[in-house]
Formats: sequence, structure tokens, C-alpha cells
Amino acid sequence: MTSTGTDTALHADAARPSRREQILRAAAQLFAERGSRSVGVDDVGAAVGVTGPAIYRHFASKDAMLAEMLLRISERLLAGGTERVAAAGADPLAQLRALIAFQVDFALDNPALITVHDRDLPTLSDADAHEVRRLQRRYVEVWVGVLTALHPTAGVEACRARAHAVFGLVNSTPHLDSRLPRARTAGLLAAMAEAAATSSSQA
Amino acid sequence: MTSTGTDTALHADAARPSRREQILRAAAQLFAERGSRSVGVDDVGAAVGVTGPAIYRHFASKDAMLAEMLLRISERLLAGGTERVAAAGADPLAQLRALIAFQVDFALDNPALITVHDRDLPTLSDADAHEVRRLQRRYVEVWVGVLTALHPTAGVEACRARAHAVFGLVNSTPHLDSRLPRARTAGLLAAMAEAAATSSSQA
DNA sequence: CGCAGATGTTAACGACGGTTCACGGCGGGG
DNA sequence: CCCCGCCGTGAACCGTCGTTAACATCTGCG
Repeated sequence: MTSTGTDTALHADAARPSRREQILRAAAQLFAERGSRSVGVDDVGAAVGVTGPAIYRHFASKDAMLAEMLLRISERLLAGGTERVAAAGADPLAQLRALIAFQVDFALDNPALITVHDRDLPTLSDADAHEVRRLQRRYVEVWVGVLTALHPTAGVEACRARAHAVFGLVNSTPHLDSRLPRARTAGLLAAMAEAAATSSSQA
Repeated sequence: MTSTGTDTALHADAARPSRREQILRAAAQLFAERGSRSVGVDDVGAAVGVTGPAIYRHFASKDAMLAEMLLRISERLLAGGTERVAAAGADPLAQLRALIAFQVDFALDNPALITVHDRDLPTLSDADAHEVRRLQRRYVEVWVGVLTALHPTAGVEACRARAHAVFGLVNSTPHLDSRLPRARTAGLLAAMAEAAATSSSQA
């Protein structure tokens, strides 16, 4: 919520909130709708009112744009998740609820980022893809830690699968026609996620 | 399970199981790994041991390949779902379990198809995309019908959201490192999906 | 035997799109 | 005032890739 919350990245220009951020936002929207490979540089430019090549005043390449986008998402998730768990005290169920609330909020606020996050990862360079996966893995492990506490008899692998399944559930937000009020959707997703995460280990 | 189960489609050549199917299978795998736009015709050809242009002896275009792939998936899901519900009798909970078992089996057997199914829909032609969405919608409505019976007080919109969330949960299979035995994963996903689908309506 | 059709191959075409280049306006500090 | 870094433009370059064309090969059948 603080003004420093926005500049997650390794880029020192906190004093350029405007054009660069504008481009990233517009690109995220377009990438989510049609896939990064189907969106031209000209399209992104047009979405912010400039021509295609103008993009290169702000980003080294189209790939660099995507890379920064995905890295930011992964960093925000990891940081937010870690923070929420720490703030939730020692009760595993409270920690789980905090994680779920966080992920639900993020997914409802940024459906486009959710979509791009797991659709366009393969198009990244090997180095960038590796870094994004590293961050994702660490975020997953935060969940696995909490889930392991809740399911002491279950193996780590089962908890990891559970975590991915809950992600899939919550990250279904891009598929929802948002005709019902946000609060209702949030409540529904949170309830379903908690039920899924705490369901008994055997069918 | 029967031999007729494979030819879901409107194509009369049931007598050509080999090369054409081979290409579709290989393409699905490649598309899932790297996205259809990032996969060249030459790549698909190489995957089945021929050169790129040879593809055009079997498909009118690369887009037609993708279209047929997505249409088949949607048709299989709709047909299978409808059939399972009909076979499950009148009990809504039994119907739900049948649907979940079906979706879990499909998602575990065809993770690549699951990935392509919701990632490459935007790259289809408008006409094909429309048809695929129409089939998807009908499949969703099968679920919505069952869920509405289970949650009589909840609105249709809420049930639709619930359906999408369950899809997201079950369709997380592409993200699972399959280190644990398939039966365990299937049981886990089914249990989570049922818990999520039947969770109380309010948080 | 030799035509026909199905299946492949290599070479070439043509379009699309990311990137670069050369240039122009705009604003602030010496 | 004038110079310079920032930001933008239009034109051109060039690699990639879907697609087509022209030319073999093999099989089966009359």
C-alpha cells in the first residue's frame, strides 16, 4: 500500500511512474487476451497512444518486457505470501486462511497477470524462465509448509500437489464472467479453497 | 474404451489411424510445451519424422490443425460429461462424483490437451473459436445443472463460478510433477474437488 | 506393364513483425 | 541563447515461418 510497494524491481527509476508502467499494464492486458506472440509491438504502442518503435525507449526488447512483467508478478506473490504468513501467527489454519485471502485478492484484482503468468512462461529466455520458476517454487514452498502443518501424515509431494490444485482453483478468475459482486466471488473462492485445502487426505 | 471412442469427429476417415493422428498427438505435445505460435510446422513434422510441408498432405493449414484439436477436446468433454451424468442416476451427489471422476481421468490422461485447450483458444479463427466456446459452454452447463441441484439456494451465477473453480482445480494436472502414483493423485484431486464443490455457500 | 493416387522432399515465395536508423521537437541548465 | 538528453516518428532492414510449386517414390490395380 505504501508508495514503495509499486517498485518491486531492480530498476532504479522510481521517478518514472508514467509511461513505462502504462506500457506494462497495457501489454499485460493485451498479452492476456491474445497471447504475447500474437500481440505486436505496434499493438502495445497503440494501446498507450504511441507508435511501435517508441517502446524501445523504455524496454530493450519485447522479450525484456515480458520478462519484467513475469518477474514482478512472481516477486509480488512471493513477498506477499511470505508476509501474510508471518503476520498470521503460529496457527496453521490461520496461516492458510491468510494465504488464501491473499491469493484470492490478487487473482481478482489482476486476472490478466494471472493469465500471462502461466501462459507465457515458455516464451521467456532460458535464464529469465529459470529465475521466474525459482520464485514460483519458493512461493509454492510457502504453501507447502502451511499445508504440511495441516496434514502431518501426508507426504510433501501430496502437499505440493494440493498447493497447485488450490492455485488452479483460485486462479480460475480469468474465466469468470464477473456478473456477481466481487465480495461474493471472493467469499465463494475462499470457502472453496479452504474446503479443498483441508479436505481429508483420502477419497 | 471401444474402438469407436477415438473417432469423435466429423471426419469420415476412420481408416487412417496412423499418420494424421500421429501428427495431432505430436502437435498437441509441442503446443502444450511451447505454445502453438512458437511451434513451427517444421517442428511438428520433425516430431513425427517428416519435413514441414508434408503436414499439408494431412491438414489444410496449421490453424486447421489447432482447430480440429480443440474441437475434438471440447466434443470429448461434452460427450463424456453428458454420458457420465446420465449413467449416474438421479442422485445429484452421485452425478457430481461421476463428473469429477471423469474430469480427473481426462486431465490426468491428457495434460497436454488441457494446457492447449485454454491457452490457444484465442489464436483460433473467430468461427472456430465460437464453436469451441459453444461446446465449452454446454459442458459447463452440465456441471451447473448438477451443482444447482446440490445448492438449491445458490444462484446460477454462483454455481457457474463454482464450476469454473473446480475445473481450475482439476486441470492443475499439467503443473504436477508426477512423482506420486497416478491413483493417489486421482484420489487427492477427486477428494479436493468434491470438497470444493460441496462446500457451504458462504465463507 | 504402366497409370493413379497418396505421401514426401527440396526450393522458393511472400507476409508479418521485431528491431534499427536517421531525424525532429521539447524542455531545462550553463 | 543554445546545447543536450529524453521521447517520439516514419522508413527501412531482415529473419522467421506459413504456404505453395515442382518434382520423386511407392503401392496397388486394371
